[in-house]
Amino acid sequence: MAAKPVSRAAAKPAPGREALLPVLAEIFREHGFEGASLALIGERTGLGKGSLYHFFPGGKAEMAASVLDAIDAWFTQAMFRPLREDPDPAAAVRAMFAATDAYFRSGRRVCLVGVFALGAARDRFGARIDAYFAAWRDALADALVRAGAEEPLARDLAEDAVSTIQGALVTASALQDPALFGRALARLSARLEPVLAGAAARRPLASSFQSPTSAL
Amino acid sequence: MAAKPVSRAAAKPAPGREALLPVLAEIFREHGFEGASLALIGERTGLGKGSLYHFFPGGKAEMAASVLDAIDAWFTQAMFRPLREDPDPAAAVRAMFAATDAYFRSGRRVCLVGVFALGAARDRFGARIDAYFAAWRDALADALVRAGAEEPLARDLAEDAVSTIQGALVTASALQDPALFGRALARLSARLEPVLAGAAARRPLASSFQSPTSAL
DNA sequence: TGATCTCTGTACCGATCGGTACAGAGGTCG
DNA sequence: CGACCTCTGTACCGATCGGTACAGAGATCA
Repeated sequence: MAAKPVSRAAAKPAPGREALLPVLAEIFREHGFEGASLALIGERTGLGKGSLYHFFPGGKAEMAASVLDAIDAWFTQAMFRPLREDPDPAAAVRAMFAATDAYFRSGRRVCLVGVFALGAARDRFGARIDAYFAAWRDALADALVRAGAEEPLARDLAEDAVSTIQGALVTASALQDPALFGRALARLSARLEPVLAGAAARRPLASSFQSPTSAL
Repeated sequence: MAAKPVSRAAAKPAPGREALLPVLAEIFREHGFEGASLALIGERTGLGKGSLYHFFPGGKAEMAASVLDAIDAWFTQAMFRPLREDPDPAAAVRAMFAATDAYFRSGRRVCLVGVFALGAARDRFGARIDAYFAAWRDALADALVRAGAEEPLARDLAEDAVSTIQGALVTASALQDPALFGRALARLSARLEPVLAGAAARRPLASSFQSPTSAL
């Protein structure tokens, strides 16, 4: 790994590297890990192998791992943390729906982690894939409990939610029908709403949380 | 294509070909289209390229297309047709759940069509992928209408069902938790049950339909 | 037996795969 | 200016890719 021990602090974040991640994410999303050839990556990023291997000495595997990390970081700050910490959990859940719709481009985009989960890339990135889905499910369950749901119900609804979102992405892509995603989100929202409404009945007034957008 | 015009009727079904399809299906399921190399296929089938190209002159693409056709044929006879024709639509829907659980090995198996739908293989096999999901959705909607549901509700529930099943397969695979699939099926069943129970209240007694298993 | 046909293994093809090596372009700074 | 360092393009590597060609093994049947 450390073939060339760097003299400067290893923590130095190369400037172009971060900007590369969204492009790489899009490529992996569309072609999967094995389908994303270095030729394609070079073409889409406009970079030669020299630059690519300069930023990612570990090659394709490091690119994919970095992208997964970046995605996880974005979801953590934009969704998981609010779900766990927003004083108004119901608002955080509703913001999650908005953010989810925005992130997946209303069904026109597919979930990279889901793509990896289905393919042989699961073996390589299993820990990260597992962590992503588990974090989403657990953060949502936490919010639902804070909104007043019983633990088992909250866990059930949370599992239902992440599963439903993934399924909507698969079928929307399969049927070339992005609108399907919105319909699935609406159904899911209706399933959670009773819990959220219960929370509203319990607390007087609160909060908000703007829905962020990401290029990842 | 027809480099060697066969003297005998072209419709002759080679004996070993059919037996190959389940193995090929499993390989494509686990590795996706681009991930399933001919070397791997040869190894898993125990056949050399000679035999492979004898049975599938069109190469990998023909193998995948044949597998998709076989899967569609199996689902049609085991699920879609009963959903449309069983005199007791509620029983057909319940049989569909049992067949789905059996087919996907209670969440230990992934959906080939879903795998293809997410990857770049979508472009190659788009028509077949679309047809598979649409047929499932429409057949189920038909059964629900026959069970007494209003058209819009039936269509909504049917879309919900196929989407939910796919999502459960993705997350079960991602979290390495096959039991998740069963829980998702149970939730889905509970969502459909009111319609089915309504049908039971309307008609006196009827039917059955054994849940078949498939190697595909 | 010999002709015929289905099936199979092997050798081989050009293209592409992921990855490495390296020379240097172009900037910054002493 | 020259030393240094980040970034880049290109040439090249062995391995593997999907696909083709073909000689026969083995069964069938006249």
